[in-house]
Amino acid sequence: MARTAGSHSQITGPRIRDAALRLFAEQGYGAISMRQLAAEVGVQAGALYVYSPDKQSMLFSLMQQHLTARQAAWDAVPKPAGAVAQLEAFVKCHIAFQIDHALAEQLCQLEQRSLDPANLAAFQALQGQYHSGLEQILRQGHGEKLFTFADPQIAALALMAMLSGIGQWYRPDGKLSRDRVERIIWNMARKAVGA
Amino acid sequence: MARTAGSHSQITGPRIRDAALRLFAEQGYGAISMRQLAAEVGVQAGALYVYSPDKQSMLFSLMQQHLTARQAAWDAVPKPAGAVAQLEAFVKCHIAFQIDHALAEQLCQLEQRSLDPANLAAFQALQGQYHSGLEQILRQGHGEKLFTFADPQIAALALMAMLSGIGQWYRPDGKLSRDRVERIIWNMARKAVGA
DNA sequence: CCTTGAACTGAACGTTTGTTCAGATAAGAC
DNA sequence: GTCTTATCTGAACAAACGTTCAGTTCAAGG
Repeated sequence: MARTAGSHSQITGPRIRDAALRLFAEQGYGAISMRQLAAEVGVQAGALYVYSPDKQSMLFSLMQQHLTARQAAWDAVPKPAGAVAQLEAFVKCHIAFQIDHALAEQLCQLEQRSLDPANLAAFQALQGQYHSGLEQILRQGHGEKLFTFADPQIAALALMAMLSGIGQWYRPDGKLSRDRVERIIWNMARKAVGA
Repeated sequence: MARTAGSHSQITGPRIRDAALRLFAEQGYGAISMRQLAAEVGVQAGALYVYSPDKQSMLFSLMQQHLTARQAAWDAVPKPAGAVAQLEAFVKCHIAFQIDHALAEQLCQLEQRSLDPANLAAFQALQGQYHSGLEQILRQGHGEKLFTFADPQIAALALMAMLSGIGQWYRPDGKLSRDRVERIIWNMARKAVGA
């Protein structure tokens, strides 16, 4: 046997990506073997190397693509006037993306340490760019006395932790809608920064 | 060669625990082999099995001991009157413990998925106990109209995320003292719940 | 219909994995 | 000084790991 019936790179490729994202996020990069991943797709381990040079590249590609898409999503949001409105836009944008791409977010949170040094540096650059977007808003509002926290940097870190923690407990099949979570958390975040 | 000079279970045992905690927390359970762990302690891999029946038991023991100690630390705190004061006590107790046992906290956050089903259940029971301590306080304050959030359960989850996120960015050799972090974060937490 | 190249198999590679164990050595009791 | 027991070594085990590759089969363009 060799090439299977109906096989096509435009089908198999995304299927591998999806399976890798799910398995890596749920069980961990180190806990998933290439053979397990291949079996999930219904293919032999060797076939994975048609689509990716190695396992590490697969992980990094998934993480990089997610951070890039997240940044693009935020960049595409029209920025309202005023730090408070901008913070609201950021929080809601982040929550929406967090919920819609829960697996990728979890992957980015849990598997940083599985990245090669070079890949980790690239990852952190992207993460830093996104993070400084939030910090910028907080710094501006802090200068205008709209917020009451002591340190914009700490506030940004604390806020990000609260927002990114959502993926740990939110379940789409639960009793809370996405909109409701957005409103509840935004309310807490707004009060936390004193606005 | 066999038993080495000066060898003693009261020395080797803790050294293995310390090394396992550090390596598992920093690199991940799956990424650390028994040989690497043994080398860190300066011993052969076989010697590890004098102190632990297997690798999984080592992980669970570390996590269980940490959660138990954390619960004991909170139980030992004298509970002040009033939900707000109790929340302050909880937040500060948690932050202190989080900072003083950063590696173990990180382990408990990142390696839940490396636990066997049976061990995971035991872990979640301990975690749930601690968590419901916080939820209880929030529920009480919510009943007394001291807090303004919509849902005590969501508030508890959001708060815990903010608190546990500290370990991701706090560095003891940084410019922030433990006390200052406690005060800054408590201030944000207090405002977040509307108190 | 034939040809070409993309897609995939199946077996193999050298390492590394967690774990076991007989044997060797030091520590501590008497 | 002798004996016992706790402590650790060093080698071995089967299984699993990531990765490679020659060969086989399907899809599609001419």
